[in-house]
Amino acid sequence: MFSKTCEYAIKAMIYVAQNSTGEKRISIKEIARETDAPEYFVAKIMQDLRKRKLIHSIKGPNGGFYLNDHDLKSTIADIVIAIDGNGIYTECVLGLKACTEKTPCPVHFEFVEVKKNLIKMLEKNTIRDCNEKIESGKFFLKKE
Amino acid sequence: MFSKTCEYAIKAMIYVAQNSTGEKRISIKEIARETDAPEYFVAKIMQDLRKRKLIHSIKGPNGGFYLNDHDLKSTIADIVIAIDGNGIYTECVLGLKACTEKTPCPVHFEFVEVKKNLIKMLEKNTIRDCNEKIESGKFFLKKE
DNA sequence: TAATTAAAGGATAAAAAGGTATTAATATAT
DNA sequence: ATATATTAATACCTTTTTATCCTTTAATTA
Repeated sequence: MFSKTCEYAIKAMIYVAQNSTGEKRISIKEIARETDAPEYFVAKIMQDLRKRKLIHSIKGPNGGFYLNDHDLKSTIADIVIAIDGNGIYTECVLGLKACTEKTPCPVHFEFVEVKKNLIKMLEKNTIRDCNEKIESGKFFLKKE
Repeated sequence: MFSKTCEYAIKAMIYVAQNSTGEKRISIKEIARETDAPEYFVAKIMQDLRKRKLIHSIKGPNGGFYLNDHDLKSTIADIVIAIDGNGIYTECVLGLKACTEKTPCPVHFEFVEVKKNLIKMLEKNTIRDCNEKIESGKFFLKKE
């Protein structure tokens, strides 16, 4: 569904949100370890997220990544778009450029429904929401 | 959503179904041209589909690909599984192996609903269905 | 049976995604 | 000021996906 890069990004965002309370910031090492992702690869992804202003960081001792209040309002859709692009919004399942409401592919309308639900879910869930769910103890970000 | 290979495979299956009426079989060249896919790549994909018994072929002059009555009953899900595997059925959006009903990730239940709809659509639509839709003149497999 | 046609199969190459290592820059504590 | 911890930036490597080419095999037909 999403790229590996995108999966790592979402998990990293949620993990940081959950653990960087107050003054505490989260290191790449910790993110990688706790989200079960390759360290150096995560480092690269975090830079990307930072450039796109989805997350913030501070260098040096006690540095690391954190989310400010605004960042916590990012939705999963925001992350997916930042990493994988907006294909979910625009592309036909069969990859047909000419597939539209007027000239639909055989599965166009059914697929539009599926995508609508998917997008709704992606846009509804903010990082803060995920955070709260995990804090409730009923949801997890477990690796294995 | 699906791999390029898978998109080509679905388009090829539908195109052959639609055009190999009676004794007529469809060549790789024609499939590639009409579905806007790279010829030699399509050739590989067709071999794959054939090995998995989703399509049939005959060599030599007037040879090519065709679908028998049974083949026409293949669903889009069958093609997706043959080419991309059954990840749609089994994998968590965040790639978490431990994500289950008992230990769900923050978006598990919402995503299960989305996947259920997607799978329903994939399993409902047979190649014959797609074929009939296109013949009705209201649906298309247009390239551009 | 020779010539022709079309798929099958194997080998390779180009591009994209995924992953690693190294060095530079920066902030903090002492 | 200096040592140190930590991200930033960059360059490189590996694997997977996508795409191409060439040779072989099978079927048809003249």
